[in-house]
Amino acid sequence: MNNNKNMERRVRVRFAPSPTGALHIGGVRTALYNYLFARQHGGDMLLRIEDTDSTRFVPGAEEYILEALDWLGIGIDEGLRLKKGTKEIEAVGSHGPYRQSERREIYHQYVKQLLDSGHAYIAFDTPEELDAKRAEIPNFQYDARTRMQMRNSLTMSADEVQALLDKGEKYVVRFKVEPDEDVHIHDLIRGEVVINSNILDDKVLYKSADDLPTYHLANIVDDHLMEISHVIRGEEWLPSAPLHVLLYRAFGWEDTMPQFAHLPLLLKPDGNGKLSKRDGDRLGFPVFPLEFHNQKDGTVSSGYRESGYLPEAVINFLALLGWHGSGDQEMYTMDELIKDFSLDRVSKSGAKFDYEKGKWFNHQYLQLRSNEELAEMFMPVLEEKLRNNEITSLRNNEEIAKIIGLVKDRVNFVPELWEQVNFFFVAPTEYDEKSLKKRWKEDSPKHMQELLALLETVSEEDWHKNEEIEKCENEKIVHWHLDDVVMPWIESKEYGVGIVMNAFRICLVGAARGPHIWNITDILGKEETLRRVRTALTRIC
RNA sequence: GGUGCUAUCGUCUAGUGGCCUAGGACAACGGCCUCUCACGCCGUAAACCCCGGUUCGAGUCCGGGUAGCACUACCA
Repeated sequence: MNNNKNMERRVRVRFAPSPTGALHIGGVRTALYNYLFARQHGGDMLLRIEDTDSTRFVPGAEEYILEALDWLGIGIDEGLRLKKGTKEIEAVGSHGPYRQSERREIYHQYVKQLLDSGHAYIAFDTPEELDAKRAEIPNFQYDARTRMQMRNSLTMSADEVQALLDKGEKYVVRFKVEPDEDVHIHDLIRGEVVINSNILDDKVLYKSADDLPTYHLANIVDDHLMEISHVIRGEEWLPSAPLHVLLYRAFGWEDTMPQFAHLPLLLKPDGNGKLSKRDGDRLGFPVFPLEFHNQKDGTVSSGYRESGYLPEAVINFLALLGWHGSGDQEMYTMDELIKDFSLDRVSKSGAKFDYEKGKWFNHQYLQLRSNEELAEMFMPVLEEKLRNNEITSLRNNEEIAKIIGLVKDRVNFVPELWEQVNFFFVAPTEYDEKSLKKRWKEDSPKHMQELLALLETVSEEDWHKNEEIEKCENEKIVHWHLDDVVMPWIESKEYGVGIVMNAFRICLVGAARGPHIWNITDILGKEETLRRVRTALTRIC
């Protein structure tokens, strides 16, 4: 009926969080899908703050939300956003203000319109009275069947109502839902959904206590005024969608009503139910994009950014939780997502949060970053770790990048790099028992003595000498001069390469792990290498 | 309780009536590579919730069960 109209409309979507704390990862995904949809259609992505519950406001939450989206590269075209390269909030666009708490005057007008047209009424029932009713009547619902038993402008005379208003009595405005009407919603993901208006209650649209509307009213008024074409939000909103349709109708805006798409929920990795902050704490992974210090309750929540996640990994991971591309592709850049995204490829069922796959994505994207970039990211971790250690050698950025290049393929996160590289910075003070048991043989001290003598003879220049050889197609292998020194000796003595090299490795690393041995000696240098062997000789056995 | 949504390997999912002896990815397991630990590569195992119906033919359509989830506030 109004499909043609909607087709021609400019695509305008919004992400409309409420500033009640850190932005949940599910909310991030909703924002992402909105963003992808807007970009793909050359439309606008708006950000509006839904702060109509003055009691739940948390200071800093708004800044947090904007910073999180900024970190992830989810750009905002209109509404509230961070000024480029700063943490300063700016409002852009001609449909403002974009905070609902700043739109009071606007809502007054529309509340009045509904009141005047008979679609809404004033109710004076106190919370206590409502509780009493709920206790009295099982499954009490404020609706066509019960509203005539309540204290409202439908049951009182105009004079009575006016008198209470004049007295400053607290009141709310309720939407008058007509009973027994089938409301049809065409959901872009789920298709036709029909809900009977009997199950809807007379929702509160406005409360005089804080002179603010509730979500439902503000949402419809704002989406209309801001010319939103598509509402893409979580599945938890599906049950109230018919109420929203009824509101559009009551206002006479049905022709330009946005199209709805209700996204599947993000579920706990184990068991059932919505993913919550508790699950993250319990299972040891973040549920929020950035670390958040809640000023209201003093809690600190961990974030993906602080845990070492790369934003592109978080985006890729989230995109695939509830959506699947047209092919078998798993790795997507933001641009590729924009190209391939489609609401009809969004799944209908909830997605369990698969944290393991998130790690894998981060591993993949970590490999794509340059050693220099990783070195820079790793620096703070390194400084922190070295603070409490006796420093054997401080190294420059170039060298750190080189070290990282040797080990990056074995980590998922930047902070994990430390476990892989610590021995480059700090000489081993103890030797891993398991490694010793397996790799340190009776003859090892003798082998190490001989090796020491042999390595003494190598010049400082030859120590670092190596050349790249083409092994086969595209596969290069590095050949080290030290190999030519050590291998003939092992062979001539018939010692066994594994026995000697592993013992050597334990001396340098403290355990049977790490990159290729000549890479280690190269970075450690002759002097330090020999020192570590001597130290090991005095400490082991 | 009521209403709605959903239902393919352990997990994310492909599948829009014959291309399905059900495909990919993560995780698991095994092997290869190797001086070690990893990475990587190769391989193995692993699923259509149940019952009816429609049809020559159903994972795919319909009905009924069952289960899970969401909603059911002067929260969003």
